[in-house]
Amino acid sequence: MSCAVLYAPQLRASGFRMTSQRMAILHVLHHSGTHLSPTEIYKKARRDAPGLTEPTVYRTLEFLAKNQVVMPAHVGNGKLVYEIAGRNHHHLICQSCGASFEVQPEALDGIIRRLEKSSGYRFINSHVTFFGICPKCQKNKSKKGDG
Amino acid sequence: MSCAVLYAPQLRASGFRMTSQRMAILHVLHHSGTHLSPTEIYKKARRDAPGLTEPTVYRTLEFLAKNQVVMPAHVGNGKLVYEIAGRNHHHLICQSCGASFEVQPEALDGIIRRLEKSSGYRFINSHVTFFGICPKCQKNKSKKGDG
DNA sequence: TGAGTTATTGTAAAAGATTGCAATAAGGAA
DNA sequence: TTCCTTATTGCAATCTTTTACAATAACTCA
Repeated sequence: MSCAVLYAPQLRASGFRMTSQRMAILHVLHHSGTHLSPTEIYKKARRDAPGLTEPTVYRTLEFLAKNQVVMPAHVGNGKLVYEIAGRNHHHLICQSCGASFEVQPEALDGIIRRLEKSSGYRFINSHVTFFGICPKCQKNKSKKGDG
Repeated sequence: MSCAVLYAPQLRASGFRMTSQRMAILHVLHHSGTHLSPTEIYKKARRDAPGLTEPTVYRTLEFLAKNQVVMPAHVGNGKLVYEIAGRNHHHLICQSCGASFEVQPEALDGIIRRLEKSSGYRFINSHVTFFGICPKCQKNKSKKGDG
């Protein structure tokens, strides 16, 4: 859990608190190499924080996302998953099988700069998800009732 | 409801059927200028199709999306919204207030071509959502507890 | 038009996500 | 260390979304 302590100063500086629940959740995310769903995070974090409840997990993830500690990402269906912020990248998801391809952030530099200029919006730095069909699934073409 | 009949041939050609529920849902989406949530669609469509239920709305929207009749889009929180396909565009959503800005599809042509080449994925033509802070909300900076 | 096939729906139940409110506990000050 | 303020949590209830399965009804063919 020591890893979670690293995030405490950042939160305290804004008047927030570091709790055992937040530590457990951050611990899980910190040591997972990939993105996790709220339910997955709940099940894993519960080992360290037995009293942890689902509403707390959802609220905590939203809170951490707002404070740039974790990053939410869409991976199909509109379900959100989360991972530790910092290693900034985007996703390209296969609509058919769910396979994911990492898109480097520089790939989007140009369009984001242009978007900020044309729209007046700023800080367009959040996660972007593209959907397509992966090479494998391109072979398994079917007309109806495919996954 | 006559508008919905337009979509019937497209579905029948693939062995699907046009039902009163699908007509009601398509009617709502066809005449709405913007994207709607499943719940909003349910409430509106129920006027035309009194027996309509929520599971049917979800299933129908997913079905229509798979058949390219409607387009799903993320507008924050991981919730999906839908609109009639065809007028293809992407969204830039304000993380603070939810305001949305339409992004023309050509803006993404370059990056999508490059992505298809580097990843091997294809048909990367689905909806993309960017998140940022809109001009209005840039002024209302607050440190803590902002919406 | 009428009968048969089967895609689609409604029902019921469960899983996932959200909200209000009282109780708890983190962090600052004495 | 102890007290105080209030951010945060758990509980309970609710809303949203998904799933299984039997009943229904859309479309095809005669």
